[in-house]
Amino acid sequence: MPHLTTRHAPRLIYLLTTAQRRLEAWIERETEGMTAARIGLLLALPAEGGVSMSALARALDLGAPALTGLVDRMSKAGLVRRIPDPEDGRSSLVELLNEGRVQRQQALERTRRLNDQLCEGFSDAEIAVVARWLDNVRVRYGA
Amino acid sequence: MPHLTTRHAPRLIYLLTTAQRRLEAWIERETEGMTAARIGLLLALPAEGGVSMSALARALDLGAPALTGLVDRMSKAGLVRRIPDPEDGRSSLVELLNEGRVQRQQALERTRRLNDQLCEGFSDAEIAVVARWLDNVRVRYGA
DNA sequence: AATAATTACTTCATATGCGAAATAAAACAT
DNA sequence: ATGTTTTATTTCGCATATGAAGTAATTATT
Repeated sequence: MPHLTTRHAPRLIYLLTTAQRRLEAWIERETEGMTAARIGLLLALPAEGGVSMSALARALDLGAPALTGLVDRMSKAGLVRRIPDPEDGRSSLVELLNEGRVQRQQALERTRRLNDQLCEGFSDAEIAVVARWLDNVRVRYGA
Repeated sequence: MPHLTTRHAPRLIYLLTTAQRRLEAWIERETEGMTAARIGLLLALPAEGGVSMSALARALDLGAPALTGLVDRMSKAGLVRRIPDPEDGRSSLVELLNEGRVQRQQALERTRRLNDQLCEGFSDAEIAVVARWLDNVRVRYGA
């Protein structure tokens, strides 16, 4: 069996991919009807007022088409709605509906808990290394 | 703006998700026609001989439907083919075609380089922490 | 040997994401 | 003011993944 690694390095690509996929699937199994992407959008929205699609795409690190689809699905689910941007005719703003506000609150708590869980078994210094590594990948391989 | 973290912990869920997505997209931009998933399958196959779908699914940490689709697409692309398993009528084996062998060799080299790149700027001890954290997520949130 | 349970895949419906191209409104330049 | 360029968003085609349900072949049970 050929080695995929050099310098005794672990298979980071595999580990990164599978960790992400499993965590996302776990979130969706746990939450019954909610998904990681939807939670991301709920948490990126303020309780009151709207945010433009482009600002959301930037905040969530998504391309414009991905956001269009996500907002479409969440609108159909009654969590958010689009309103026209009074300042700019090209832009639309996304805002929470009541059901979205309820879900947002739950998501906020669950997300805090999950994030803490992800630190368990690791020192603050170790978590800082993990965060630095992930951010490095993000920046280095960003579009 | 509400805080999403406790104990000064970075937003690990966001970092994990975006790092994975950007790395995957980068691989696909770099390779012209190849994708991260296809590379994974190519590297999971031996130069000669077949491997069962279930063994591949295990090796790649994919569900059976995902593998079915991946092998379908790669068969259509002329990289691999299915052959019936002589030992078990339910099972089929996947094996490389010539074009797949060529691609596999390139993928092997590129993957080694990328994996090394992912270590740059981090000590071996730090990479070990990252690997342990990722594997921990994998195991803890596995199905 | 006949039935039941398990295992290996596939099919289907759905969510998520990307890149390329289309559309429409705003900003800029001449 | 008018033509050009940029920006905001959507649409389209495709790849990838999940879970649920279906099919076929093997194994286990009685």
